[in-house]
Amino acid sequence: MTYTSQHPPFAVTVDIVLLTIRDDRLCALVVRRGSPPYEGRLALPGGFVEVDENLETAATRELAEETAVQVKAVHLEQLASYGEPDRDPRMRTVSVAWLAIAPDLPDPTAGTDAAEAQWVPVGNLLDDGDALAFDHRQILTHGVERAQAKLEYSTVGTAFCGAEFTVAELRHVYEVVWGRRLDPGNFHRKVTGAEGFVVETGERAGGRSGRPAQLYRRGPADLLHPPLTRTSFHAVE
Amino acid sequence: MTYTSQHPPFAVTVDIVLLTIRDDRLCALVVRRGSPPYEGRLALPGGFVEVDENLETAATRELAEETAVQVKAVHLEQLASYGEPDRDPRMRTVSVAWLAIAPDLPDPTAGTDAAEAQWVPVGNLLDDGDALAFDHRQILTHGVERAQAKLEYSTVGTAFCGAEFTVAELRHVYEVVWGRRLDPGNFHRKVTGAEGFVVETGERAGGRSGRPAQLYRRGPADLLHPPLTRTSFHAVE
DNA sequence: CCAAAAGTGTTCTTACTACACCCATGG
DNA sequence: CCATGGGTGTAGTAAGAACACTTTTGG
Repeated sequence: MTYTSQHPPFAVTVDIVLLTIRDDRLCALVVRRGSPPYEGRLALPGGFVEVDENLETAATRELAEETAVQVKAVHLEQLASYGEPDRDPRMRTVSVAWLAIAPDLPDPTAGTDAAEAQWVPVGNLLDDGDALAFDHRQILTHGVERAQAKLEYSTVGTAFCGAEFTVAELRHVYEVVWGRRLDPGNFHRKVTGAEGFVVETGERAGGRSGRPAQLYRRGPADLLHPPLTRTSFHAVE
Repeated sequence: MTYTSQHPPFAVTVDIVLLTIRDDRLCALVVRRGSPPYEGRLALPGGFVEVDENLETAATRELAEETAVQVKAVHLEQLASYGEPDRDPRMRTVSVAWLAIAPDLPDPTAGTDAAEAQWVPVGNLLDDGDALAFDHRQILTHGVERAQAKLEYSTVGTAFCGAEFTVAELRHVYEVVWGRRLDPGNFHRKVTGAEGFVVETGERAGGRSGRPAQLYRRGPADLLHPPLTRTSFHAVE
C-alpha cells in the first residue's frame, strides 16, 4: 500500500435509489434540482457525506431529509461507487450509491426540504436518456437490476409491502419489478413453503371481491433456498 | 440533492482483493507495510486514486505497480466501498474495494515496488483477526464471499485458470474456493454442457497419469444458466 | 347463483444426485 | 496388466411448470 505520495482531495457523496411500487409501476424517488449544474433537471436524492459520519448514516440522513416521510423499515444496501473524473463539473467527486426499498408512501409533503421530491416510474426516467442529472441514469439502472436480481434469491420483496400483506400483494411486487405475470398458485406455494419468508398473522384481508386472503408478516429469513428463479418461473400469458 | 453546504475533503483509495490458487489453497496478494500506521503489518495492495483517474484505472494501476507481474486477463470487478470515519487514523478516507482474480502467477520479483508483495492463504489471513491492517480483514472476507458466490452463477472460475485448462483444473478451482469436493463426472457434464462456458481447443493435456484430458478455453458466456449450485451440488466424501 | 380471487391437487417434464462403468494413458 | 484419472450411462429422486379444480367471499 503506497499511502505515501500526494492525496488529492475528493468530495464524497451518497446517492440513493429509493424504489417503491405505485399504481402498478416501479417508481423511484427523485428531486428537482434548484441550482446548477443540471438546474431544473431531476436527480436521485443524495448529498455530501459529513466529516464524522459513516456512509450508511449519510444515506439514511439524506433519505430522511429529502423524503420528509417516516421511512421506517426500509431496506437499505450499498450498490456501488461512481467516480469518473468528470461526473460532476464542479469538483472531483466519488458517489457511493445505495439501494433503498420502501412500501408505497404518502406523497412528499410540501414546505419541507422534500418539496421538490416526487415519485416517477423508472421506465420514464430510463427511457429518456437525459431525464436525470449527472450519471444518475446509470446508477438507477444498476439499482433496478439489483432489485430485480435480489427478488430471486432474497426476501427483500417484502420491503415493498406494508407490515402486513397478502401473498397476492407480494406477487404483485414481483410482477411489477420483473415486468411479467406469475402463476398465482405456484407463487403461493413457493412463498408459503419457503422457510422463514413469510409468517401468518392469523387475520384475513378485507378483500374487494373473491375469497379473502390470509395476511402475512415478513419472516426472519433474508435468503431464499431455493430461489424463485426469474428465468424459469412460469409466466402467465 | 443538497449539493449546497460544505464539502469536507476526503482521501479516496482503492484496495484490491487479488485472489489466486496456489498449492491447493485460495491465496490473496498482500504487501508488508513499510511505514505507519500499521507498520510491518500485512495489507491489501492499493493506494490513492489520482486526480484525473477513474476508479477502475486506479485499481489496475495499483495492481500493476504492486504486483510487478504482467497481470493479463485478470477478472476485475468492484466490490464495495468502506468509509468508517476512523478507518484510517491519518485522515478521513473512503476506500473503493475491488475483487481481482488471476491464474497462479510467478512470485512477485524483488527489486521492484512489489518486493514486499506475497501470496498468503486467505485462511491464514482471516483466522488471525489482526493479520491485516485497517479494515482489510473485512474487505478480504467480502471478496472471498463474492468469489464463492460468483462461481455459482457466472463463469469467473475460468479466471483462476490459464488460457488453456482441463475440466479437472477448473473443478479444482471450485473445490478450493468452495472448500468441498465435487463429483468429477457430474461436474464435467455441467461445465461442458453449459452454453458458452468452455470451448474445446482440440488438444489434449499431457497428463501425469491416467487418460489425458481435453483442453478447453474460456467461452463467451459470463453468466451460467442454470447455475452450479453450491448448496445442492453433490459433494464427494 | 354468479363472478372473482384464494388456495390446493395433480400430471408432466426437467434437472440433479449418486454411482456404476468404460476409456486412454503411464509405468 | 494394473493404477489412475477422464469421461459417459443411467436409475432414482426432487423440484418446477402448467393447469384443473375446490374454497370463500361479495353482489
